[in-house]
Amino acid sequence: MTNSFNSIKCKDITWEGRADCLHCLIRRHDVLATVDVAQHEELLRPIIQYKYCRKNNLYNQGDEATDLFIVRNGMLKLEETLKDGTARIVRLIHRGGIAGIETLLDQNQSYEQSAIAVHETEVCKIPFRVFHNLMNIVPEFIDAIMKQWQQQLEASENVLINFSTGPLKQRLARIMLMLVEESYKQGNTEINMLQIEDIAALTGVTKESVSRVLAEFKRSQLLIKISPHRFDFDKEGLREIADS
Amino acid sequence: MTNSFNSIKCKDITWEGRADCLHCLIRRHDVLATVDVAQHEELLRPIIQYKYCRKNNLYNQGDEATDLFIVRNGMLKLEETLKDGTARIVRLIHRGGIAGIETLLDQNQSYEQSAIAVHETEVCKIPFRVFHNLMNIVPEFIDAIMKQWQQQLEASENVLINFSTGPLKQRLARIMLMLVEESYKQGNTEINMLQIEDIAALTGVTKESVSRVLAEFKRSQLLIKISPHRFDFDKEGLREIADS
DNA sequence: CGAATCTTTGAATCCTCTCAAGTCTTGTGG
DNA sequence: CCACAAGACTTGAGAGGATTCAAAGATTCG
Repeated sequence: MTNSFNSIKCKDITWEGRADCLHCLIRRHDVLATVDVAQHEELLRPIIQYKYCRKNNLYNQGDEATDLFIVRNGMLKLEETLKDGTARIVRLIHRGGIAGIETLLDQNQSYEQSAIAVHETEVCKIPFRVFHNLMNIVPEFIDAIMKQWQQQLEASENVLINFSTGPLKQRLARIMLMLVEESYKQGNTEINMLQIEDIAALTGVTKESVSRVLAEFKRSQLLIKISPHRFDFDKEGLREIADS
Repeated sequence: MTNSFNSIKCKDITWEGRADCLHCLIRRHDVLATVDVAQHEELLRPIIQYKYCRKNNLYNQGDEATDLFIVRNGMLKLEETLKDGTARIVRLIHRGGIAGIETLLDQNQSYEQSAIAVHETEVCKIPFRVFHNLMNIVPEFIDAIMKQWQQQLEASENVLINFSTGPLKQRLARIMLMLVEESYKQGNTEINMLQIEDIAALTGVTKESVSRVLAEFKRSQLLIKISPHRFDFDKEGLREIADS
C-alpha cells in the first residue's frame, strides 16, 4: 500500500466527498470502531472527507470550534504560537487520532492550538454535535473517547520526554526513528522528512541548530537523500544515538 | 487558612482515617463534586485520607494499579525515570487533580509514572473499582472525568511550553510565578520552594544550572529567603523575566 | 525563468554541562 | 541534646553545545 497520492502535485485542501463509514477500511483504527455505522447512518451523514496538503491549516488557535477531525492517514501537528512569535508543537496526531478533542468539553468553544498538516493528510471532518450525539447514544463510544484522550496525553508526554530532553543529537535521532516507524505504517521504505522548522518547533531549538545536526547525520550516512523530503536511513545507527 | 500542619515535623505517610465525603469542604474542587455522596455513601466508604510528606511516593512507575488519588491540598509530581537514570517531571498535580488517571482504561493495569509529593500533600485514596462504579452509575461523573483528562493534558502542555521552552532564566521565573499562585491558593504570602532537583526535572536541565540561576534571582532580590524552603518574592520582577 | 521560501554554513557569542570541591541543612543515633 | 553522617545546595573553571546574525545555496511555485 504505497501512497499513490504522494506523487500527485498537492498544495491545497481537497474536498473528497461524504465519508463512506460503512466501507471505511481504517475505521477499526479510530474511535468510530465502537459505533454501528449502519444503524446510525443518518447521524453520520454530515461527515466529510478532506485531503490537506503539507502546510495547510485545519483550524487556528482560538478559532470557534465547530468540528473535530479524525486522521485517516498522514500526520498533523498541534502547534501553539508563543508570545515571542516562535511556535511549539505540543503533539503530533497520527492515523486514528483526533484533532480538536479539547472542544468536547462544554466550556471550550474554541480550539486551543492550531492544527496543521505536516505531511499530506486525509481526515474526516465531523461536526461537533455528531460526536455529542454518539456519546449519548453509544456507551462504548465514551470508552473510546477516553482512550483517545489518554493517547493524546501520551503523545504530549512523548514530545516532552523524547523530543525535548537531552542532547539535540539524541532528540533528532528519536524523531528520525519516529518517522521510520511512520513510513513502515504507510508502506514506504523511505522517510518522509519533516520541515526543518517543524523539527525545531518539536524540540524547542532554532532551525539552524537542527540543520547543523541533520547535516552531520547526512555526512555520516545515517540519512541518505533520495529525493526532496525523501531519505533512506540507517536505523541501527540512529537507534544507537537515540539510546546513548 | 494558613497550613498549620506545615510547622509540624513531617517525614512519612500518615493515615488520616476514612474520608468524610459528606462534610468535605474541598469536594467542590474535584470530580466527586458531581456525585451525590449521601446517596452513594456505601460505595464511597473505602475511600481513605492520607497525608504524604515531601518526597514520599504514592506509587512507582510500573506498579500494579489498584487506586487513584485525588489531591486535597499540596502538590504532586508525576515523574518518569529515563534510561540514563535522570528523571523528567511530565506534569504537576494540584488540588482537585487525580494521580493515576491512566489506569481508568481497561488495558492499563499499571501506573505510567511515579507519583511523589513535592510539598506536604493530603490525598484521598480511592480504589479503582469505586471509580468504575461511579462512572457506571453517575452520568455527570463521566463528564467530570473527561474534564479532568483535559486538565491533565493541559498540565503536560504547560510543562512543555512554559517550563521546557526558552532560556532557563525565563523558565525558572515562570516556575516561581506558578509557586506564587500556589501560595496564594494555600493562603500563604511566601513561596514554598521546590527542591532544586525537582526544578531541574521540570525544566530538563542539570541541578547546577538551576542553582546558578536561582542564586542570581536571590542576588537581585527577586527571591528573598525567609526560612528553609520559604521565600519572599518580587512578583513584578519575575513577571518581567518570564515574559521577556 | 524569477520570486519566494526553505535550507545550509560560518564565526562570534552566550549559555549550559561536567567534574570537582566546599558549604549548608537535615536526620539519626548515641 | 549534640555529633556525625547523609543529603541538598552552591560555586568555580574549562569544555562543549546552542544561539545569533549574516550570507549564500537549494527548492518550490507561479
